[in-house]
Amino acid sequence: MESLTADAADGQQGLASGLPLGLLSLPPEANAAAPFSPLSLSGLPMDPSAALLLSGVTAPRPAGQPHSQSQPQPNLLSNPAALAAALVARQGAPQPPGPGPGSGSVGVKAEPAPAAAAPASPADPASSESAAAALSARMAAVGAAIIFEKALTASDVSGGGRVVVPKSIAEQYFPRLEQPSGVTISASDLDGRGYTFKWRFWVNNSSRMYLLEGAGELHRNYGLEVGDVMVFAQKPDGSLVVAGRSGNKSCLLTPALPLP
DNA sequence: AGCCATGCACCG
DNA sequence: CGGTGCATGGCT
Repeated sequence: MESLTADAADGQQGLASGLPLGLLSLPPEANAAAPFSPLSLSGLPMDPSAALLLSGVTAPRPAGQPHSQSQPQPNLLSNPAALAAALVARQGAPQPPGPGPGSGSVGVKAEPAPAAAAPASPADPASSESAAAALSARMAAVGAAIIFEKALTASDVSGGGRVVVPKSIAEQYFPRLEQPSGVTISASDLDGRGYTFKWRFWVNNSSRMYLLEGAGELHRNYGLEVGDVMVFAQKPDGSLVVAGRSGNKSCLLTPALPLP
């Protein structure tokens, strides 16, 4: 099976899972009064505009978007049924559409939560794959759709929790940023731990380089090293779910092919 | 032509 | 001396 891993080597990032999952569409950036936060984050006292968006304000059509990219993105957030359908279509998860997927406790498959501190799995390709599948399934169980995954690079790990996020992914699934300073976003993992990240960007040439800061804690919790994978998902309510799983380190540490 | 990983200067 | 922001270079 092909993994959804977004890697630098990929050059052009393939969309995570082909899911038409769209984050909250951004508000019209006509006014700079309200900074941002298209991504609805649960738990953190953030910009009120987020609450507004969640209140059922239909996302206004981004008429004159400065970003030249056109984005025919269906807003699944306002279409829970579609999201559920997508999830089911993807991995046959028995996720009952229901009136409100995010209401109350979801029928989470009772499974021993993996002690975050112990990723255990050495460097077994097979176990890596099964780990990915298991994680994917658990994400689906809580109604979270995987946005994308990133194999951590050396600088991602050693950079004090600064994780570079591919531009295409950034602009499609993460909150739009007006200024380099970015915004603070919150997330949680599957064990209920909460995280706070700084979502920001650097100006690089005439483009942007997107970056998620503060992932150090997550890395520590999951024991993520270079080559391991950081997973980003989103619940129907828009909340961000993060996780980590071991990648195929053996490939990185031990060359599979003999050097010439 | 971009994009992204990383080096590095600068600032606290 | 650690962290942040920037610029460069390697690679698609």
